[in-house]
Amino acid sequence: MSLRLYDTAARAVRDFTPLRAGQASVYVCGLTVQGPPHVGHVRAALVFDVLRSWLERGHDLDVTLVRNVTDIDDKILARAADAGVPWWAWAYTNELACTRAYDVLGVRPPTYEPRATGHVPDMVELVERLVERGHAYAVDGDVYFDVRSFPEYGALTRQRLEDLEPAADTDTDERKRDPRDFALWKAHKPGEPDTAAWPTPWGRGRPGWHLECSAMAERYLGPDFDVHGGGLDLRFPHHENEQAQSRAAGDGFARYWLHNGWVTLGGEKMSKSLGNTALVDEVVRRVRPVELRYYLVAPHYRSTIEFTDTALAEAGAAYRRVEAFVQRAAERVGAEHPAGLPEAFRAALDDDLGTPAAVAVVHDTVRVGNTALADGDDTATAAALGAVRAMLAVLGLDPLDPRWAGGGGDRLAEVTDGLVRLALDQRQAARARKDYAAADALRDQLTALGVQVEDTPQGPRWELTR
RNA sequence: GGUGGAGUGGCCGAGAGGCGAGGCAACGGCCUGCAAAGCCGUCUACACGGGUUCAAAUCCCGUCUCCACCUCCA
Repeated sequence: MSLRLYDTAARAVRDFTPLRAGQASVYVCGLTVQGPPHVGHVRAALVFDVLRSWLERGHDLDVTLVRNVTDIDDKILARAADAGVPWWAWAYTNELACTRAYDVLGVRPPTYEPRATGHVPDMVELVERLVERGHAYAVDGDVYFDVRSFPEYGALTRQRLEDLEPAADTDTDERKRDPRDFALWKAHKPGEPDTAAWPTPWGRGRPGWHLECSAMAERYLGPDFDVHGGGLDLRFPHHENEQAQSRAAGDGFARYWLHNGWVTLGGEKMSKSLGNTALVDEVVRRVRPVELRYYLVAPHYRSTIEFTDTALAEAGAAYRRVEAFVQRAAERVGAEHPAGLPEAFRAALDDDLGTPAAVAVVHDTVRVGNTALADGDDTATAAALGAVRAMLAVLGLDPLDPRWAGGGGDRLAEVTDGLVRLALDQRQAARARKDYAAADALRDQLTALGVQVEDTPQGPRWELTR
């Protein structure tokens, strides 16, 4: 079965056939590093982390994933100035925060993560091509894209030029040929830091809003590549303008456009300007990162999801059910039982990355495995465990993956286990002599310490309550 | 004004002409010394009003409500 993806440009699900056999090239818009990342920001990274994983594991493709960092823009300059630090220090501080957030949620690093500031020569070259071809013009050090010179403008998002609201500050901008023309390059203005300007044929200045992605995608993925992704809000103007620039310059650019939906809070898009953000750093203090990942990966990537405490708690409970099976089964039959992916799981992800149906297959398999465990059927337990772990690996949610192991304190864990076993042995002895009052008192004491006791056919086991 | 999306059972969240996604919660049962965990079962929903059809949550028309983009935004 082949992979099908919803292409925003076509407004339809299309069969995915890579440009080069056996390979896939993916460009994802990363973050403008103006502040620390919130839950909505990492959803995008997570969605494309799962897509990449599925291209690799489900379709055996060699994936090149490029995710940029926008480290120069108006907001960064403004916020750094407010904070009284150099803009480049501000950007880098936030870039590090983003990397930490990705890392804590198990997002694999992309193949490469280029920064806008490192690609000024590529951008200048691209602007020169556009000027030569008559799609851009320079005015006093600014360079604009001439939207009227490119009939395809608006194709990605079905916008008609006449229907677009001109930006408020451009009505009076007499220098533009059309109010909808957008800046490719911005001249250095008095008061802006000298470090935020680079020499060009049009004078010193800095990149416009959309140029970097076109330049970097071409450098690393070539003039034509498979998938371009990002959040819904980037469709217009960002992606529309990227496509216009690149195609006007003669490139084919992206063949499929994928856009992920929002995380909302209070019914509205999580955003800094509304003040309704949940920072990743804060959320992972309340819930385990793997549970946050489950919450973000289980719904369909194009759906809007509302961020609430109960939704997060339910996701955590659902994940713990899966995790508990994996742990019990591994204790019983060992962790390693390589297995293929269930057909229903493959079909789910092939259908526009249908993680909800895929997760349902995981739960179904867990149920089968739990029954096998209760029946003492080790063969069936091992088979279920293998399948569940294989599926969870695709989603980046395998509890036994070292990334979730929590690290450190192995010696301490051994001692703790020994101590708990000591108490459990005493409880077993009390149960054997039918002194249930003593047995329950021991269990209650353990419970009070956060140690949950479970009696299984193979004897008691324990885990920390969460 | 233009473009696009959403409204599903107590809750989260899928599906997109017939065949009860999945999870959480609740209740009943099995198991258990009692629990916990697990398993089985129960709760048969699709904003509203029309229409098409043998059959509509799904298609069509209308209405309401909400969200997003057109300005930086994952």
